[in-house]
Formats: sequence, structure tokens, C-alpha cells
Amino acid sequence: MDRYHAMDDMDAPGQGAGFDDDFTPRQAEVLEAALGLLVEGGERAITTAGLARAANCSKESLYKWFGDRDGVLAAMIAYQASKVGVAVGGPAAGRDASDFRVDLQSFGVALLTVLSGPASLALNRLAIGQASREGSRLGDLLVARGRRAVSARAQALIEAGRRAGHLRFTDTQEAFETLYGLIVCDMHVRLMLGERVPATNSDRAMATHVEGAIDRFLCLYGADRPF
Amino acid sequence: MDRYHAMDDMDAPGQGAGFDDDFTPRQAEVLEAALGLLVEGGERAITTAGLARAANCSKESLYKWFGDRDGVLAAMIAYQASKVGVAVGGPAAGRDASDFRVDLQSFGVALLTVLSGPASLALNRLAIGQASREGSRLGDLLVARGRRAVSARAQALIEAGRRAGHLRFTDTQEAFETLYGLIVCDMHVRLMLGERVPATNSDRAMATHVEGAIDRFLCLYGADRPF
DNA sequence: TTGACATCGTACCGAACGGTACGGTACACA
DNA sequence: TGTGTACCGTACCGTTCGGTACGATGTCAA
Repeated sequence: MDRYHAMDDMDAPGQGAGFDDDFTPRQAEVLEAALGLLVEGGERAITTAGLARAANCSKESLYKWFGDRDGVLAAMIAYQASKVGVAVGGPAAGRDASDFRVDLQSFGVALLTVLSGPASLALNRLAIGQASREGSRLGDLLVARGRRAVSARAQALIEAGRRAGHLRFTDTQEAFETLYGLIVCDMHVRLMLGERVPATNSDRAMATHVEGAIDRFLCLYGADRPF
Repeated sequence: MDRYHAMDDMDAPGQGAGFDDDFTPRQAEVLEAALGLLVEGGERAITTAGLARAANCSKESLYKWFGDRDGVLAAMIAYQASKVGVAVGGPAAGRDASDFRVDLQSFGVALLTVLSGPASLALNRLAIGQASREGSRLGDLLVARGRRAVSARAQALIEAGRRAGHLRFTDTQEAFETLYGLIVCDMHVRLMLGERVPATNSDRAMATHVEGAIDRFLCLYGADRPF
């Protein structure tokens, strides 16, 4: 009942995977307006009437495009996650050890930048708030669309670092989770709770924090560590 | 329905802003029922009529005791946080380095046990879901009541470790956040999103994970590290 | 021009919810 | 016995919201 059928009128090229998140421009406008409402007022601000008013569309169109209110929420995640996915990308070109360190640094800064962004925070809050409801797949959707991209990017990065001789480890997953923990600490949760986190307030503070985290990561997994 | 082992004693030095968290036994029963509803069905399950029915009390009493619905939510956090606060306690008695390691280990296991508990997850989801609403202090309340206790306990622990010569660091806050990040990684967020996290599924898996985290922490901050 | 189609704006409905009011009951105390 | 207090259960009210229906507008093609 609560799945989101993205497009009833579909031309739907690659329907196989179950999702289909290329929305029409009009639908993208509506989802953009929905994200604006969400960032500003949280989940309760996404009412069908309110969204229709904010997006200058009719409620009937909303139900036609997204099925029901839950479909709108799911579509918002699918829509936004596709934009975030590429933000943490960027090729790991460095062969030099210091180049590799720069790659790690830029990954860390990109990660914190995404996680502390208002849209990401609002969507994570939304998915977490819905996680307790039975049969809500928003959390899975967010993990599958957003988090997996980060994970894949980071694991590719540190595997490349290992192949290039900059890192030494046996378990890629463990190394990645350690890197993630060192960079993010509990900042993500604190941000979602509404706390102001100094290390995300300015680019300078963020870079400094990430530098420390990379120091520690290389101390643990760097190839030049003393054992 | 799960019961919460009552450890009502709390030191609460800075009472400050006018909270009042000594509840009458009857009120505690009602808050207990509210926590049950919250764990089972999320925030939307806490309706005034539903809570009154579940707790066999009248709506009028709810409004008399807690002011309004938001007051009920705040009281739930205040009530539960006081129980969680002491759960991560326990004296750091060890003088020996291996005793200290055991202290760190038990702290880590207690931390993960609390964070992955259903009541904690439900309350964190609640506070996060409300964080976007204007003027909602639930997040601050949760941080002040629950998180600060964890932070204070951990900082006392690692400061004691430094005084005893087991650790070497300059910034206690940084060391604590590193420890937290190494232990928790992104598990807290993933749990709140509804994902099943293997490292929290069994005592064995949790202990193993914490052991690894402590290894890494001591590698970074242990007094016997090679520089 | 005509008709098919997509969309908009508005009106409407039923359900659920927050909050209030009121009568009834148990108990303490004088 | 009378009085006050605290509480319960229920009924009630106004509002909001999800979802549906319908007429009006614009567009495109034959």
C-alpha cells in the first residue's frame, strides 16, 4: 500500500530494479518545493494541501504522481539522494603518499559537508522519524541511495590506497568504518538533534578536524606505521 | 512489554531551568506506559487519548501533570534519561594496565548496549524528529540528560587512565570523541534508521567489536605507543 | 473548430487528534 | 456525617489533515 509508484504515466525505461527516479521537470519542481518545506518545518510541514500551495500544483496531481503522502516522502529521498551521490565522488588520482592524503582529506571534507547540509539533515530526520512505523522503507531507501554511495566511494579510495602501498589493512570494511568513525564521531547525531557543532560551522574548522581524523587514520592504517 | 530496571537515584547537580523530574509513582507508571507506546509505534502512537487508555488514567490528569502533549514528551525524556545516566557508570578501580583496559571495554559495551536499546532508540528518534520544529527543546533535553552523562563518565575514565600512566594525550575532549567514534562508528545512525547492525545483535559480537575499537584507541593514545 | 488530455484551484468529506468540561468515585480529615 | 481533594471515564468541540471529486483553464493535434 505504501510503495511509491513514481510515474503512472510512465515511459519508464529501466523499471527492472523497482525504483524509477527520473522525474519530469514539473515533478522535480514539486519535489524541490517539498524539500524546502521539509528543511524549514520538518515532517509536519509536508501536508498535501501545503505542498500543493507551495508548489502551485493541485492535490490531485500529487496523488496521481506519487500515490499518497508516503509516496511523496519516498520520492523526495530518491530525488535528493541522486543529487548527493555524486557530491562525494571525484577520482583518486594521486600516486604520491601526500596526494593520497589529500584525497582522504577531500573525501572527509566532502562527507562532513554533505552530512551537515540542511537538506541531508532534514531527510535523515525524516527517515529516522518514520523508522519506527511498521512497513516504512524510508530508512532503507536512504541507506541504499545515499549511504551506499558514500561507502562505495570510500572503500574504493582506501583500496586504491592499499594497492598503491599507502595503507596496510586486511579488512576493508573495518578500515572504512574506522575512517568514518574518526571523521564523523558523534557529530551526525548531534547535528540531527539540533545541536550546533563547532567543527561543522566553518570550512576552516572542518578542515582542521578532518586533518586530525586523517592523522589518526593513517596512524592506525598507514603503511609507514611502526609495526 | 519490557520493563525498565528502576535506578531512580540521580545526582542532578545543575537542575537549572525549572525542570521537575521527581515524578509521583502514578506519574511514573504513566510515563512507563508512554515509553511502551513510543517503542512500539513511534511518536504518532503517543496520543493523549491513547496514552490515557493505555495507562488507565484520564486525559484531564495528563494535562494537569504535564501541561500538554509536548510536556508529556519532555517528561518521558527526563524520566528515562535519569535511568540511563547511571547505567554507564561503575567505578574505574583498576590500577593495572589490563584492569584499565577492562574498564574501557566495559564502558564500550555499556555504551553500545544503551545506544542500541529500544527505549534509547525510540527517544532519540523522537527527539530527532522534533528537532526541526521551532522551539522544541527535546534535543537539548536529551543531550543534557543522557549524552552529557556518558561524556562525563568517559572523560573521567580516560583522565584517570592518563593519571595512572596508561594513556598519553593532550586534549581530553579530542580523546573522548575519538574513543566514541571508534566504538560507535555510524552504528547509532544506522540503528535509528531501522537497519539491523550485526555488531549489536549479540553480546559476543558486541564484545568483539568493542575489543577492536579499544585496540585502535590504545594504539592511538596508549602510553606504550612507540613515539 | 473540435476533442482529448494534463493540470490547476477549490470545495468537500470523514477520521483523528489536542484540549476542555462534567459527572461519578474513592479516600483523607475534621 | 460532611467536606475537600485527587482521580477516572466519557462525552464533547474545534481544528487539521489525508484523500476524493469536480469544474475551469491551457495546450496540442487533427
